[in-house]
Amino acid sequence: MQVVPAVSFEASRYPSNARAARAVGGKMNTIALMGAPMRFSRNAEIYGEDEPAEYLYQVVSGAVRTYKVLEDGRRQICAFYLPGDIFGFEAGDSHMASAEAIGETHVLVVKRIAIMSRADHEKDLARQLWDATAQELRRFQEHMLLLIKSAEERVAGFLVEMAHRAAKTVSVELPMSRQDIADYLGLTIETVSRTFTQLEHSGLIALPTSRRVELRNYNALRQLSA
Amino acid sequence: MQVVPAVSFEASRYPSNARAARAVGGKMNTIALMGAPMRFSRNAEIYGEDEPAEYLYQVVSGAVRTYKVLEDGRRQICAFYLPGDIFGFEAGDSHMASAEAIGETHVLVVKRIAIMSRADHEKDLARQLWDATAQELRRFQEHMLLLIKSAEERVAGFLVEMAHRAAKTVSVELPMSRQDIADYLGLTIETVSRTFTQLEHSGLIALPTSRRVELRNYNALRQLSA
DNA sequence: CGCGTAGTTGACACTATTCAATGTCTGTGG
DNA sequence: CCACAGACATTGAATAGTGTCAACTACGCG
Repeated sequence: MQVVPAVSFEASRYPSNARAARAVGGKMNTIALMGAPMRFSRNAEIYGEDEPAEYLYQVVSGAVRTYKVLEDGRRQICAFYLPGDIFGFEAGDSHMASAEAIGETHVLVVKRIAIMSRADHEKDLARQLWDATAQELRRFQEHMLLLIKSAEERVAGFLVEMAHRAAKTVSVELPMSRQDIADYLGLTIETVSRTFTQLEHSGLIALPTSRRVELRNYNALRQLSA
Repeated sequence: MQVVPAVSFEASRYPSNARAARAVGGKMNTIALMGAPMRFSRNAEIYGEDEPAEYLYQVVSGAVRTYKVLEDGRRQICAFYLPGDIFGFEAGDSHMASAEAIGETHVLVVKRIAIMSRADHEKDLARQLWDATAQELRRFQEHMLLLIKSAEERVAGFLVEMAHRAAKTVSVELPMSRQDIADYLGLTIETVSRTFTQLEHSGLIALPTSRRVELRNYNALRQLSA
C-alpha cells in the first residue's frame, strides 16, 4: 500500500467513523472507532508480503484475501476476511502474507503503532488485540485441519465456515471465485467445481448462481466436514 | 495435566532454575528464568485440548508434540517443540490442542497468569510474549504451506525445518516416530517411509538408523521443498 | 532366544490432477 | 435489444500420486 490516509487515528472523534464502526456487524469496538475509512477496488493490493506492518485494518464491506505465492507459482490463500474482521495485525512487525481486496471493499485503517502504544495503558484494548490474535491462531489451526481432509470434506467444511461467519444457516453469498476457494482449500478449481455439483446432486446444497449457495442440509454438511 | 509442580514462579530466585535456563540452547530469557523444572516420560500427557491454559512451558531436553484428534480418529500433529522452544502459551485462555512428551522430556513450567500479569508492567517480557506468538503464527503458516505440497516436498521440507531448528546441516536425530511425522505432514506412515527411501536412493540423504538422517545435499533438499 | 514394536516394501484401489472441450454469465458496443 | 468478447465455471477422459491392505524385516528388551 502506497497511499497513506489523510485522517489519523484521532478520527475517532468524527461521527462518520463511529457510524462506520457500528455498520460493521453491529459490533462496537475500540479499533473500529479509531479507524479512517478507505476504499479498495477489485483485486487491488492492500499490502504486500514482508512489507512493514504499518497499519491495521477492519473490513466494513466487501472481502479480503491474504495469500502467499510459492516459488513454482502456486498460490495459497491463508485467510478470507469478511465484514467485521480485523486483519493486517501481525504479531511481528512485517506482514506474513500479501492482502488483496476480492471485490469492491471498504475498510477502516488505523496506524498499528498508535494502537500498540495505546494498548500499553488501556487494558481493554490490549485484551482485544490478544483476542484478535487468538482468533487468528484458531483459524489457522482450523485451516490446517481442513487441508488434511478429502476434497468433499474440505468443501463442506469451507461452506460451514462461511455460513458460520456470515451468521447464516440457509444461504450464503460467496464473495470469492472458485479459484480463490481452490487456493484456500489446496485443491484445483476443477475439483472444487466437481465437488460443488456433487454436493448439489446429493441434495446438501443448491446453487441458484455459482456464487450463491443454499444450504439445504446444514447438519449433514457439518457432519460431512467431520 | 493433573500434578501441579510444588515450585511456584518465584523459583526464579533459585540458582537451579537459572542453570536450567542457561542449559536451553545457551539462550537466556525471562520466561526460562522463572520456570520450575518438571519431567515427563515417553507419551505422557502434558495437557489436554480445551483444558484451561494454566501453565506455560519451555522444553529443556527431549521433545513435545501438540495435536488434535478428528472425529474419525485421524490425528493431526500441530507442532513439534524442541529444546529451547516455548509452548502451551495460548493467546486465548484454554489450550487449542493436546500436548504429549515424545520421549523422556524435561521442561520448565511457569504459571501463565503470573507471566501475564508481570508482562503488564514489564515491557521486555510483553515483547517476548508477542515474539513467541509471532513465531507460533509463522510456524503455523509454514506448516499450512507444507500441507498443500506433494509427499516428496513435504518430507524434504520437514527435514529442512528440523535441521534448521536443530541448527545443523549435516545430520539430524529425529526424536519422533514415522507415525508422528506422517501425522504432522498429513501423509500415511507408508508414504513417509517410501519417501525417505526414495530420498536416500536419490542420494539426498542417508539413513544410518531410521531416526538418524544425514543430509547429503542440504541445498538440493531446500530446493526440493520449494 | 523369542516377543513386540517400529519400519519397510509390494500390489492394487481410489482420489485428485491434468489437459481439453464446452457451457454460462456479464458488461460493452452496435 | 441483441451480438460478442472475455472471464468464470462446469464437465469429461486419461493419468499420476497417495492410500489401503498385507506381508515381511529390523531392532530393542525381557
